[in-house]
Amino acid sequence: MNIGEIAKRAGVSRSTVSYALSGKRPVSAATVRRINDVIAELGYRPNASARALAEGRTRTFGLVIPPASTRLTDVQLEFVASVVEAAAVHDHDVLLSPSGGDHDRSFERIVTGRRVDGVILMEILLADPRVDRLSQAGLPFVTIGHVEHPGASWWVDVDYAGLISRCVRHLADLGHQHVVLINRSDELVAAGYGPALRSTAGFLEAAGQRGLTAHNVCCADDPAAGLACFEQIRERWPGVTAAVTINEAALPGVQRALHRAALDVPRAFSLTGVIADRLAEDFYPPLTAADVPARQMARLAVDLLLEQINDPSATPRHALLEPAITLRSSTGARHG
Amino acid sequence: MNIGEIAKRAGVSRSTVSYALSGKRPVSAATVRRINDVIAELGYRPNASARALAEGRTRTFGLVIPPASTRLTDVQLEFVASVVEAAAVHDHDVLLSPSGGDHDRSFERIVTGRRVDGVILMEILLADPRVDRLSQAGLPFVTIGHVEHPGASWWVDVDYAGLISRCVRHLADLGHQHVVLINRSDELVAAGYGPALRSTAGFLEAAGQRGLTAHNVCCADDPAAGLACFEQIRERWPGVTAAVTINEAALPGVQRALHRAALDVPRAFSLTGVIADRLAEDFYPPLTAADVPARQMARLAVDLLLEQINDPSATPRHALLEPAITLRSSTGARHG
DNA sequence: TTGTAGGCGTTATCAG
DNA sequence: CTGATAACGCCTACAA
Repeated sequence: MNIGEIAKRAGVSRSTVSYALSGKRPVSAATVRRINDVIAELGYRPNASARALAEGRTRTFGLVIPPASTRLTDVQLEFVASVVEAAAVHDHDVLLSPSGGDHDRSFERIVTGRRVDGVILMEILLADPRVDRLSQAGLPFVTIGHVEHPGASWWVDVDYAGLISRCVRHLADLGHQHVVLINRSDELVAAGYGPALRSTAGFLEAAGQRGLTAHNVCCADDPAAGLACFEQIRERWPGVTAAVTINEAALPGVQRALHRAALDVPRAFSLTGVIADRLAEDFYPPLTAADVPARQMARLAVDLLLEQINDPSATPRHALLEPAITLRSSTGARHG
Repeated sequence: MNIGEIAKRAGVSRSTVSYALSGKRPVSAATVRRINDVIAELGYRPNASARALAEGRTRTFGLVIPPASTRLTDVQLEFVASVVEAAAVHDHDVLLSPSGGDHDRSFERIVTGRRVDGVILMEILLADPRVDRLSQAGLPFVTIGHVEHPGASWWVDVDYAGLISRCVRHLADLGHQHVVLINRSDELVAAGYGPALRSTAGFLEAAGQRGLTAHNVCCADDPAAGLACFEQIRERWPGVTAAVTINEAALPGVQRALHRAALDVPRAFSLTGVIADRLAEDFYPPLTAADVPARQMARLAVDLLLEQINDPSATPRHALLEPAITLRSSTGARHG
């Protein structure tokens, strides 16, 4: 079932059918009706590959996600779903590529096979080979997170440094003097993972300004590590009365540790950080936190990508989001 | 950069380049070398759309996931990642389509635009319009889960009825006499969601055989509902000493309810069910449960799909997996 | 072992 | 307003 068949049955030329469909040149109302009738009857839909070949665009985005071995966090997951949704709004499809390094086959297929019009890159590192690969290939792309020296590039990110600073100041205002940052894993920090490093910077800076005693602790991305990490913190620094975190995956373990130590939150201990709202709300008690606006970021990323695709010479834009900190019930005045 | 350019620089015809790449006809070693050198130098990769158009196959699968509004569970997520990974092994890409009903645009684009060679359909209902749509379109597909009367179709599923039965018998062996099934949401049951219905059937049957008092309770897919649900159960049926569940999303709430009621697991209460292994292990205490083998299911689904694509007249096959129940620490003899 | 040429299904240019 | 016709880049008979 191709456009020629439709043309034949409607008694017009193929180009007329094409134009009737795209509206790129006027077609008489009567002809359009006839064509539409035939199309409806035969259930015709243009062949995407042929169209892509002729148009030079695939109407498809590539979305590079962390490899399957890495457990996706809640925000990441929501982000993926939201990207697909946002793309669908613009009648675009999304091709998934789970890849870490740049020698990945599926990544290469996407970059170089002209299967996509642009790429959204999740979870980038401060120095990321994939970013270089993409700019070298001349393929439009938007990163979630930004490299160390973004220069002129397209990205959307959350201001981890700023948000963590605000969390610390919030705790300082409540009288806390000894605080800790439960960070992402050692490996991520070593690899140069922006959010982890920027959170550390914001944490130490704000703590310094307010004269707090502060410790930055890395914690693997799973509940067991969260539990162990929290217990170590309590042991090493018994005076700590509040924690800030960006490690969502560790939260269930932190919850268990709090229970086990019979620490009442927020009376005996305060907890806050940058956390997906759903997780913040599922915590007990609900966490005062900066909710990562995953849906909004996804929409923004798609918009930026489309802008770039439609006008390759456009000046690169970016967005550094600083969502509000939602006050819930996990932070309170220091009593310890 | 196209095949013609390579041919020119290598001093051969385009077909020779094509054959050198595909290996579908012998090419002299010297020529192959020359061609490969040029390709390496220019970084050429064939245009996927052109190839798809010529070959009549896209080397791409469609993966239909629940819409973004529905929160993806842990198993579902792992499944998505695993499908992409399994597809990559066969040099295939995966196009995502988040859709519930069958009037979905992205679903239609995939089905009818010949963008994919086949489709993997997650989370199907006992009577699912998308299944009809796909078979009508003549597009190869594999469902995760099976419709009410699968007849001759391709699917892979977990034997929920059998597994839940085994859980119940396990509890009966431990002396429990009053058990409850914490099921998925009302809406899913009403919509005809197979796992929920089959779990109910297996639960009631096994309970009947062993003469247990049994209740089937629906619970929305989130922690808050899990908490409320568990407390209602305790209130309505104080004699219940054990629960079986397939509702992963509700688990954190159940955990909280257990804590709140100061119920020691497994001394005072036993809990088991069909649960992703990671979640089972993150529970406190770790759950005795039938681990859903998401990775294996993904690999199987991809294999079945490829088999079907490569031989459209192949006899439909399916796989009903019955993973072992892993004994962890959440079930014990009844003391209540 | 290699080259020529037609076709895959669209879009877009150029005439009418 | 509408029809021919040439791309788009690759694959694959058919010839040599």
